[in-house]
Amino acid sequence: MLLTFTEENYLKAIYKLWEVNTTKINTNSIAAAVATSPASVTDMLQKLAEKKLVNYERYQGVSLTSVGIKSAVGVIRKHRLWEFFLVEKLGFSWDAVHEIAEQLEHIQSESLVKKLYTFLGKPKWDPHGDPIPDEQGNFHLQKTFPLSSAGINDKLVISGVVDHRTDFLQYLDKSGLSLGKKITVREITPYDSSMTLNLGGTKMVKHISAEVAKNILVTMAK
Amino acid sequence: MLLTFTEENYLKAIYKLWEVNTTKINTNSIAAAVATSPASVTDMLQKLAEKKLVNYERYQGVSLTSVGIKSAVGVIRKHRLWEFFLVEKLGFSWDAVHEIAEQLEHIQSESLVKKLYTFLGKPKWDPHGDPIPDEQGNFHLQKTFPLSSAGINDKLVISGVVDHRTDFLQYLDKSGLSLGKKITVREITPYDSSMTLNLGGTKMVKHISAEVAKNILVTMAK
DNA sequence: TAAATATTTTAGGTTTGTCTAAATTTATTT
DNA sequence: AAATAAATTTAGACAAACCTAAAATATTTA
Repeated sequence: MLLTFTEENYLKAIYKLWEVNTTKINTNSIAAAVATSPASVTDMLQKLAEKKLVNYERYQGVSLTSVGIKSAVGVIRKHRLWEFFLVEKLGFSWDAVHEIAEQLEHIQSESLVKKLYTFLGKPKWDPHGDPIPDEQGNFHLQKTFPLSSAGINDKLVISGVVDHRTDFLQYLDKSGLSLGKKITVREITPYDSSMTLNLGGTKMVKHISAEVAKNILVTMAK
Repeated sequence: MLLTFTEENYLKAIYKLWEVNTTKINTNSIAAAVATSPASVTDMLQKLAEKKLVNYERYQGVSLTSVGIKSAVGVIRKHRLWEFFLVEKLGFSWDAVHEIAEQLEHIQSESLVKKLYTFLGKPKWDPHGDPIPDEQGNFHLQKTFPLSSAGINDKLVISGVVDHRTDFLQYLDKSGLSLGKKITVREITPYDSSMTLNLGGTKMVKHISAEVAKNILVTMAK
């Protein structure tokens, strides 16, 4: 099915809201996500419902149909593939690519996505550590958790972020806490839950607040 | 200045019409080029004139202002850079890239174009032999002429095509007459102006009609 | 459970880019 | 130079995506 730029953005927004809270999605949260008025969201939901992309009942919230999910995942896949391209091939920094990928994700061409995927080496994660679905729309799973729930002496690999904002990404970069870096938890201060880390194999020590730890995703190092 | 997708397409169309015939451009030809009605073209010309992108006087045709030219060349530059990317990096054939580049040419990001240009090695010609303007919008010139105006025993290099349609490009491919190929004119049949060519250094002989020769662009081989 | 508040929808209107039909201007023919 | 034809513009309308203000429904609180 051929969708407009705007329809794709709505589906993507609904999908992402559903990802963090698997329930019916309400109008206001969609309005916030796509930066528009609740009235406009209602308009669009009725159109999407007519196209069988969402299940919609007035006043009762909305969920994606299987077709809607497929579309949303397709857009997310393209977004992350383009982000990977921008960082790995063109040399952008990871905090500079979101805006551009927001545009590129709407380019319509199956063959383009197919060839891009191969050209990039079928990557499984984008530069922010978010999973890139495969051709069938399946995400490659990995037990990921916030650094804030790690324990003392845990050996971890930074695998993603919760907060995607530029400020935060730049702060991480400056602190040497970029994607793929190995860290070890040295100390957890009980009263404010701040953490002391060892960076990689080095003896470099880093102190971070609980707030920051909540926004860093990690996996156990092998 | 921020332009819409549609505005950019109008500017590009006007530029291309002006390229082949350096006069004021009339409404009907623009309508044909952007596949819309003359009435819609008039509407748009009035809007573009208000934004100082074209010089427009009712019933008298239009021309681009210097700002309009800059925009149009910018779009053409992006189109050709993306075509180069699609063919050289992703492995598309030269007849499959136009539609995709029509979309990619409207992505708005100066830094993206800059990095793409570098990544591709600052190419001077796209896969169809059309020149890619540099950062300043200057085209790299080369004395190019239709194969139909070549003389007997001329040693030539295929440098472009006049007709960009898929059928024609595929015919050329099948005939071994792709971009960059060296050819020598062996015979010109007087009564129908068809030509017999030698392909490259080989003894391969190719016979082409006058119509085809008119649509192949060449430069003198060194 | 009734009142107050929050959420969602409807109603009516705007802008962009399109259309068709009618009117106007320019160009060509006789 | 008048008549005809072609090109162009105006007028009025439509769809997509948005808006604000008002009405309807749902949820929370007293």
